[in-house]
Amino acid sequence: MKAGATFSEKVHAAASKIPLGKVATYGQLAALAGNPRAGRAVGMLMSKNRDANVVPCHRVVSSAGALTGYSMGKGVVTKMSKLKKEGVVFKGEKVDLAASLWKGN
DNA sequence: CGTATGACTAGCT
DNA sequence: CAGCTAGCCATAC
Repeated sequence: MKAGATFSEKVHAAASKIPLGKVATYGQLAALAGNPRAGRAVGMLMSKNRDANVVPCHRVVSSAGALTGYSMGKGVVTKMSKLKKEGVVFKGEKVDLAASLWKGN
């Protein structure tokens, strides 16, 4: 990890680390970035879409596995579609964290 | 530099 | 079980 890397840099690195067919929560990424309480900041970075084509931000969901936000396509619809396509297990409108939560790190 | 905002989370009612 | 409030954080304006 690069010292002096800004929060967004760390978040991008962690998000890029998420394997296919798996998802991570905002809080988890925030924790990997060094701040377990910065879940809001993580989501904000994604909303700004600075990494839309650099990081698989669609693999990031809320702590409950619910698909939140997504500033591209049809929003959560497109997000869910991509995740399903990648092999993520869905439970209704939410992700089955018990089966698809990334335990990386 | 100070204020406002948002794709969060946990706790309480 | 569902809805609302309060707390925390980094970025944008």
